[in-house]
Amino acid sequence: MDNESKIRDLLSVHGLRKTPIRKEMLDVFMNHDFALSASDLVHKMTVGNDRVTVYRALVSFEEHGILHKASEDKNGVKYALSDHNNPHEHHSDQHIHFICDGCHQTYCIEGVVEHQVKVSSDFQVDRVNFTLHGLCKQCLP
Amino acid sequence: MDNESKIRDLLSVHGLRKTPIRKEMLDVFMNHDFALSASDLVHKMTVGNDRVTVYRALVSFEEHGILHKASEDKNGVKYALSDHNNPHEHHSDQHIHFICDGCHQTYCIEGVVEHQVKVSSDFQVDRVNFTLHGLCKQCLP
DNA sequence: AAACCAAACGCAACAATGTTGCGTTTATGT
DNA sequence: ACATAAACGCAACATTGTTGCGTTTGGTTT
Ligand SMILES: [Mn+2]
Ligand SMILES: [Mn+2]
Ligand SMILES: [Zn+2]
Ligand SMILES: [Zn+2]
Repeated sequence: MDNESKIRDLLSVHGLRKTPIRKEMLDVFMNHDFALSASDLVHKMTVGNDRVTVYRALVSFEEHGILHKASEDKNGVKYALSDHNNPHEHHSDQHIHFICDGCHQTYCIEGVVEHQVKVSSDFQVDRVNFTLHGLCKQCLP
Repeated sequence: MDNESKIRDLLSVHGLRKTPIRKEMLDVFMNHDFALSASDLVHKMTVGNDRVTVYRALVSFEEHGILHKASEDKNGVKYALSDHNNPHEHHSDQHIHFICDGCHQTYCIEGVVEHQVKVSSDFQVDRVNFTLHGLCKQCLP
């Protein structure tokens, strides 16, 4: 199934309208294997001309589980397609986020990070967030 | 040794001037056991009235290793005193950052997170960033 | 095909964080 | 006391993100 059909299906399944902007947003996501920010999208898109529309679509896509936040720092949030919608298949149910020190892209990658936490009982640890850092294939020497 | 003396020493050691603003900034940090943002500081301080001065002092303190970034998200960066300067002694050489889901404060805590990373060889992992999430002592039921 | 309507869009305005330039003040060594 | 670089204060700006509101439009109903 080609991307256009996938996109139409995806929007249909979630009861979202197939507008030019939202279709192109998903198309951009499907044509990149790393996470994108709102401004990344705005710059890559040909239709639409309003940041606000993109922000609101991102929120909607995240609420519907189409996208997820892949990384977040003071420079903003980057989103990526959620597991089942990602043609790159770099996803598994528990997937990992890798931020390249070279190209500064955020990748959703397969793999596992086993960890054992030992901290003071003054803190009840409910979950552990981690991000891997290093160099991606393109940036390796 | 009281905080005032510590602060004077700290600034002296790093060749920084003992100005009212910078002394009060360090005083505020020493009187809190969680990380603070630039705007946290501005609101807690009695001297000085310019965000820019605080931002520049934070950068300077970080460059000199007096402070370190304890957490960072889309709402901004929070700083904490670095290991040897922290009167709360929650620090060890490898310390951990805990973000409370209740009070949303970031704590530098002692402890370790042992981990084994297994990912595709397309990515060279140089370091793993961890953040623990849960409830702090004050927020526990 | 026309009508309907909520979803989506576009625009203006705003808030928060952070940065830069530049002139002024002040802490500190001489 | 003087000199000077560090630090400060102010204005201006950039970026990310949000809210309100009127308009357009995709999808449905008639
Ligand atoms: Mn991901
Ligand atoms: Mn810390
Ligand atoms: Zn890279
Ligand atoms: Zn708490």
